[in-house]
This record gives sequence, structure tokens and C-alpha cells, in this order.
Amino acid sequence: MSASRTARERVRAELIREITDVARRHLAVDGATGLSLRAVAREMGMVSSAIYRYFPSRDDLLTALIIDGYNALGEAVEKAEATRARDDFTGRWLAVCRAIREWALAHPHVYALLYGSPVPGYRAPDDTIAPAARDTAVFGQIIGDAVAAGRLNPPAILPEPPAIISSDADAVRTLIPGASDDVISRAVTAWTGLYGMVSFELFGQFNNTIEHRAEFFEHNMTGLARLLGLPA
Amino acid sequence: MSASRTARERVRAELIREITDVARRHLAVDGATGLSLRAVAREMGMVSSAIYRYFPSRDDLLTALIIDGYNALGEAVEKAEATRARDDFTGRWLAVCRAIREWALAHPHVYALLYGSPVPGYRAPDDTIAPAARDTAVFGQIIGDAVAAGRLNPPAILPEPPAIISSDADAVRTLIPGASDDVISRAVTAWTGLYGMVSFELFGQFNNTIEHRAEFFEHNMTGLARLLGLPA
DNA sequence: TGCCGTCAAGAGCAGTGCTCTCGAATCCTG
DNA sequence: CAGGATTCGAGAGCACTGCTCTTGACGGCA
Repeated sequence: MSASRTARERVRAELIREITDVARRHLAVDGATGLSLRAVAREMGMVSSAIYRYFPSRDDLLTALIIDGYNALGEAVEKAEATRARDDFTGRWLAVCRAIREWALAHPHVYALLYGSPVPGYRAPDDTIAPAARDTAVFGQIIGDAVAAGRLNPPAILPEPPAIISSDADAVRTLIPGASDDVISRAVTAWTGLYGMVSFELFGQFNNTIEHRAEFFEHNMTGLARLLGLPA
Repeated sequence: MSASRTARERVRAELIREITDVARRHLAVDGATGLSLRAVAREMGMVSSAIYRYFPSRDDLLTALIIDGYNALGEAVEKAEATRARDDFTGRWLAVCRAIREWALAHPHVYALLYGSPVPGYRAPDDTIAPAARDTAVFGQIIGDAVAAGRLNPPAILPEPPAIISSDADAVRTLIPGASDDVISRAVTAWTGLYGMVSFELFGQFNNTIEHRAEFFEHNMTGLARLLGLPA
């Protein structure tokens, strides 16, 4: 019953795909606020009202693009990470970092949609949760593997995390099995530091100050790896 | 010649102030994309075209709000930092961190305007550069003071920064006199980590995972202080 | 063949940023 | 103090937006 779909259903699926394709191109050029249903319809030779047969509102189209974006980023991260030897934990971490930064630089408007200011009035539906966690899952896997292999040795320069965060740490621990609260806390530091640096670069906070962004990023991420306790 | 301003000039300045006040309230409620010149004019009992006598475009009004926002954040940071003893470098750093986080939580839409996705098509004019650096200046002062006092002892867990970043480090060094490239690099890590964490919390990346945000933040910032080499 | 659901098209509503024109109010100068 | 220049608010209008509703045609199914 999936191969013998009616012609109408097939053309409908095809149109939905084409609309998101056109919308993605518009998003890449004009950004989220410049994404117009009417412009998309115009480019497709449709009348604007026809779009609403496929996406009930502009927000639904945005949601589709957000899910696509998370999946594209997640896939880029997974692919980059897969090229490294399983026991090269630091290499896997750096591959993830570079993949995220490079994907963000290549798709700035989509990145802004995922990690920038939330669109006012827009409430991300639950469909976005799973795709949004793909990159984090890869990261958690790396740290978890390093813990399991006994290769994670965080330098003893930090105070113990307070007990109150242990319930949150439990939530994160589903991604990083076997990690102590201290390791979880460092992982959050590294993860927010990674995205903090990418966002600063992309959103213009480094303008007129830091020009060798790739080198700064590389060194910064290496430092976070050390703080995490990944092998040098 | 500034006291004896003509009546027209005074009412003009007053109107500009009132427009930005109303706009700030609208921004706080509806966010940047929901900020409408017509709505502001309506609330003020003006006709929409009259607004254009005072702000040539919507972007110019946004610029005014951005400058105000940077100044408000900078002032909050300066005040919080000033309450700490000059030789309590870690306390000063933590005061800055808390001030930024609390201000961001209190003014989420303004924070999004300053540190979130740039508004597409909007190019920040040079007027914003100086106010944007107020918080960074406070941070640089703290680190610079600690260096001068010989109280900055970064733990030797990081590799040396590559020579290529030294020109960028020079630019940052104007804010942190006497700091080595290594210290500069750690300062960038701490600064991006701070804003990365605030943005993650504010933009929803911690949803469904980390609930004790204040405690996580506190511990995280303490950790960054240690990485920087601030005294325990 | 006839029916029903799906579809594109068009008109229309309320809202937006922005421009232009037109009198009126205000300021500056002779 | 009078007149010309400048500035101002008001209104109409343009091109655009998201979204709704109705209408008529087309396709799939019994």
C-alpha cells in the first residue's frame, strides 16, 4: 500500500518536497524573516493560496525547514566523526567540532534558525526534538566511549559539582553512560563552549577583533578537549 | 547653545525618547520581528508617516534599541562588578557572569537582538561598536588586574597557542594589558563559554534536559575561572 | 456513469514598511 | 514685526505580507 500510492498522493508528496526545496533556497538567501509563502508560490508558478493545501501556515513550513536543518547538521556531524578511528577520541571530538563549524558557515541562515534567537511566537513542535539531538548523541557517544575505555582523565583543576545538579546530570547521562557528574558538567562546558564560539563567529561578535577564526577555533576546541580529559 | 535649544528641538528630542520607550516596550513583548512602526505610532496617537520624521527607517529604530540594549547590559555589568573588592578577581568575574545571565533573563528579546541571529539585511552601524564593548572592557579589566597583581596562574593543561593568532591576540591585548597569547586564548574561551551558556539557556537548548540552570551556570563559570587561572 | 474529495485560482481582509503631497505650525532673518 | 524658509502632522497611496473563503474543474473510486 506504499508502492501503489494513488497518483494524487504521489504528486502531493512531490509538491511538498518541491516547496521545501524552493523555501530552503529562499531561506539561504533572505533568512527566516525574508521567507515568504507568496514568493515561494510565485517561483513555483502557483497562486499563493494553493500553498496552504500543503503547509497550513508559514510556521509549519518553518518547522519543516528546521527539522531538515537539524538532520542535515546531524548527518554532517555523523559522517565527519565516522572517518576517525574509534579509539581516537580526541580526533573524533575535533572532527565533530569542525563539522559543526563548517556546516554553520556554509548554511548561516539555517544555523541561525536552529541556534539563534527563537522566532517570536513560534513554538517548536515535538517533531524537532529527535533530529535536534543527533549531533549531541554523537558527542555523547565519544565521551561515553572514552569513559568506557578508561581514556578519559579530566585534570583535577575544578571543584566538585554541587549535588543539586545530579538529577540534571542523570538526564544527560542517558547520552554519556558511565560518566560522573563531574564529567557531565565538563561535557556541558565543552558543548556550550563549542556552540558559543561558532555563534560568536557567525553572529558577528568576532568582527574587528579576531580574524584567524579557524585557527582560534581549532586551538580553543583542543583546549576544551583537554579540560574534558581527552588524551593529548 | 545646548541649554537654549529651540522649542522645536526640545520637543523633537522628547519625541525621539518617547518613541524609543514605546518601541522598547513593544520589543519586550513581541520581539524584534513583531516590532511595528505603525503600532508604535498608533500607541502614541500619531499617524504612521510621522514616525519617519524621527527614524528614517525601521532599521534605524532597531539600531537605537540595540545601542540602548548594549548600554543597559554594560551598565548592569559595571554596577555588579563594582560591588566586589578590587583584589577579589574571581568574585569580580562571577559577578560579571551573573549580571549578564540575569540581565539576559530579564530582557530576553533585547538579548536576542544583541547576541542572537542578526536581523537579515540589517547592518549594524559603527555607533554600536563602542557600547557593544562595555561588558568586554570590564572583563578585560579584571583579567588585566589579575595579571598585573601576579594572581593569574593558568593551569598547565593546554598546548601553546599557535603563533598565527598573535596578531589577533594583539587586538584583544588592548583590553587585557600584559596578557600572554595563552592567557588571551583562555580569555576568549571563557568569554565565548559564558555567552554560549547564556544563549543555550535562553534560546531553549537546555529544555527537557537541564533544569537547575542557575546552579549549572554557577559551577560552569567557576570552572572557566579555574581554566583562566583565577584564584580558587 | 455518477459521485465525492481534492485541487488551483481568485478575490478579499487586515496588516506591514515606506513615499509623496499638502496645508499648518514654527523658526530665523531682514 | 513681517515674510520667507524650514519642519511638522496628516492623509492617501503603493507594493508587499499571511491567511481565509468561495468557486469551479479535475481525478479517483464504486
